[in-house]
Amino acid sequence: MSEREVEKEKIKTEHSECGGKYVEMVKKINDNMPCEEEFYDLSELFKMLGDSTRVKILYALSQGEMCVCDIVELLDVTQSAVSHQLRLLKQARLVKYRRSGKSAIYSISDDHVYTILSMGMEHISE
Amino acid sequence: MSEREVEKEKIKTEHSECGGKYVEMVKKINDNMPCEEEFYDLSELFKMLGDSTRVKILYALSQGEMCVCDIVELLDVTQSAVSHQLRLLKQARLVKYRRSGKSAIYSISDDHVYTILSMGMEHISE
DNA sequence: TAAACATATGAACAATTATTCATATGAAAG
DNA sequence: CTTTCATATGAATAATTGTTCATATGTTTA
Repeated sequence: MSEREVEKEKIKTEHSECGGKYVEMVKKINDNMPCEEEFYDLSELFKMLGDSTRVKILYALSQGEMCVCDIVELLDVTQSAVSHQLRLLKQARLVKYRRSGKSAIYSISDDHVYTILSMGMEHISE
Repeated sequence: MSEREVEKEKIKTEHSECGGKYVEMVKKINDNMPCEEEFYDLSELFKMLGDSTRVKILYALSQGEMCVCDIVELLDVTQSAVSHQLRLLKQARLVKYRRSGKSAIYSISDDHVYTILSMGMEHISE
């Protein structure tokens, strides 16, 4: 082991000496931490809202159900792009759809989605 | 212009014939659509929450202010990674910080952040 | 059944992004 | 002033992701 590697090992095993004031709090928080999976799901949810095409689609649908070609017309996005994004939103259960003749009618799958969107909009206008 | 290109031009200029039922609604929505910038900002906000390292950091900070090395200890992430992500969160004004001796103490910048996080957590546990 | 319309999808490409490694800065203690 | 600790940052890399293009699927109408 080179001297450098020894040094690295030291850094890994010895934990910080800082803490002091906050160590107790950190321990408590640690015990109540949501699990890895919960954080993963949470970030996946927000990731879905983290793209302007998808946000636009969701905003449009928040005004009422509509078919793909309505969305294409409303936003300035390719039919293909809309369709790809709708698939992701559907997978994430943020939207649902039903077929009606040639059309596919999409809509927001539940009220939480609308609430989160509104919260976001409220936040950015401070 | 090749026959294929003529065909494409046709597709671009002629808009869909579908609509019918929804055209009126779409027109109304279109008049009240938030502008491009608003959608951009909104998606940027959610993008910040769309990474599990950042979500973990924000969750930790939602329990109270703490320094970088507390966060490193609490989550299983490199000091460097935490620091990089804190910079992004700071730029997005989701966290603020103050210096205290050698340490940098970070905290959630306003209540909206906490609310949005909670909404998200509520949503994923349905 | 063939043509027209609405939507979906696979592959390719470009762009963005999160992490790591190495090192720099900044503050305090000796 | 040198060392040590806490944090920040630049460059490189790997992985993820959004769009486009071409085409496929599914549905209605002539």
